[in-house]
Amino acid sequence: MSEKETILLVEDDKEIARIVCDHLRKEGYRVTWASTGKEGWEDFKHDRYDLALVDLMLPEMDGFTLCKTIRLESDIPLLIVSARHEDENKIRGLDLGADDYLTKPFSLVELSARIASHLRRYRRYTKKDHNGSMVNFLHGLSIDFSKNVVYLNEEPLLLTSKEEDLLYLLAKNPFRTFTKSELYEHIWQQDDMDGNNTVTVHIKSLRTKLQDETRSAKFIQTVWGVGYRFIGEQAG
Amino acid sequence: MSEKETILLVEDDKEIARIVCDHLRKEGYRVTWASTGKEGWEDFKHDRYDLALVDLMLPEMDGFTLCKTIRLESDIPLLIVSARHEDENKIRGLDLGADDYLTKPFSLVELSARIASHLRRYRRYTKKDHNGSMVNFLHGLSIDFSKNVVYLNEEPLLLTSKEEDLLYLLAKNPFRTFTKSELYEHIWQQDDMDGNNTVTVHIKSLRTKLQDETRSAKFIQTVWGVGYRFIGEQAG
DNA sequence: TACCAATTATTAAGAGTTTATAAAGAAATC
DNA sequence: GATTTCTTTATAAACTCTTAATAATTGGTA
Repeated sequence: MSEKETILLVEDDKEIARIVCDHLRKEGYRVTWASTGKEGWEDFKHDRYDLALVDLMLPEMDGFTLCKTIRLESDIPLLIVSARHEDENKIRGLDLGADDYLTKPFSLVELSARIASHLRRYRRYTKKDHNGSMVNFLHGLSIDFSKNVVYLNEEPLLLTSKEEDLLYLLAKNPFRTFTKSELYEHIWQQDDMDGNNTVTVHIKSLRTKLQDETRSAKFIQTVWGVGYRFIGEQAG
Repeated sequence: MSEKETILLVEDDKEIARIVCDHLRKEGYRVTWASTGKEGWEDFKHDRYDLALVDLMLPEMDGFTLCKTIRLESDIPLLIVSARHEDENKIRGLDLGADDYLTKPFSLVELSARIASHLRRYRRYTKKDHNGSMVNFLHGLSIDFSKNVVYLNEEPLLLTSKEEDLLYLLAKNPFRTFTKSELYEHIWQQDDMDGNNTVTVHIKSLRTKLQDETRSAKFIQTVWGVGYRFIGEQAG
């Protein structure tokens, strides 16, 4: 592993953030620090991370929401930090998709150990799918999520950023139906899409590029009265 | 998830083993208990497990060796139990391939929470539940009840919500005859369907999509004067 | 066998709603 | 400033479900 592994630290307490950052960098990781949930999400979308360390108490977007949001798009190890030990089991039960749980104060040695062991496991799992990060779907659609390239019948497809956002979110959660509001909220990061049909229009142009006929959807199915979902059979 | 998840418990202390076994079984897991490392390894080779819970201090084959041995052949979550808290970080550093570490005494609530979260992640990685819920019927009909997809000859079938409701209700109770009133009451949530033939029409359109001829029904049979039933032989 | 009444199948049309589409205007990017 | 991308708007099309009218089938009976 020549490339440094990267960690996203989301923590609003500057003092703690500085200490943790310094420590992890000394251990050889590349660390990005975000002080709010929103900032964390921006960072996450902007770069590729191997692990995220998220404080539960965050301004702007709370840790719960951030965890679930990250988990929609990624399988990286997600470590939650909280101030109260009593919450541990409750939070474990919430299915935020978190992989581990730390309570403040935690020792840096313990933090390192846990991070290392999660990264070890993550490598173990991800090494498995050998063909890199290219995922082949049916009907000639392939997506390389890490390189950000979409192929249709071996030909690279040029998508705009919103089209890409939509396709990735849907394709990373095959068969899951998203309401238009969910799509809007996740991708546009705004609360209410009261009545606008922006999502519909982008779905339309995405479908056009995918040559996906509305009447007999190969990829993006309309779930009437609800929303859309990706038919995600994986080709051999 | 119809099938129970299975846990291999390797623990030499009978008393502890009994308590843990009972608890986990109450939680709905299938549990196999092995009292020595060697026995644990035999069990492991003999059956398929979703998770292993291994005590470090074991006769015959120690926990270290067992963990590394299991890890050579499998990626299932591996939880180590040890008597001494001080060893935790040391053991994490050893790269036994363990996924978590518990020190005695541990609470059953904590144990459950950790096991559940490891199994969740394991499912996430292996995407095991991806074809786990698919039921194959005859004549090329398959239904994935959890993901809500119906396939006819490998092709996904687009059903409306009422069609889906009907098919699911019938298919989940193969060979049971439902009167039209029963169907109406169950799906439309209304008491009397006095004379309307709504159900009939929806059955008709469902049959059309299933290419199910009335005269020689492959799937939905008319029981004259009574109602309908699903012919539900399951294909291999 | 032929006929009858009851039951089910089929087809078509209409209401109400949701989604698709196209095109123009606004914003962002180059 | 030109081009691409995004959003808004208006309209068309599609969808689901229901109702209704007619056709076909069934089981029994003469």
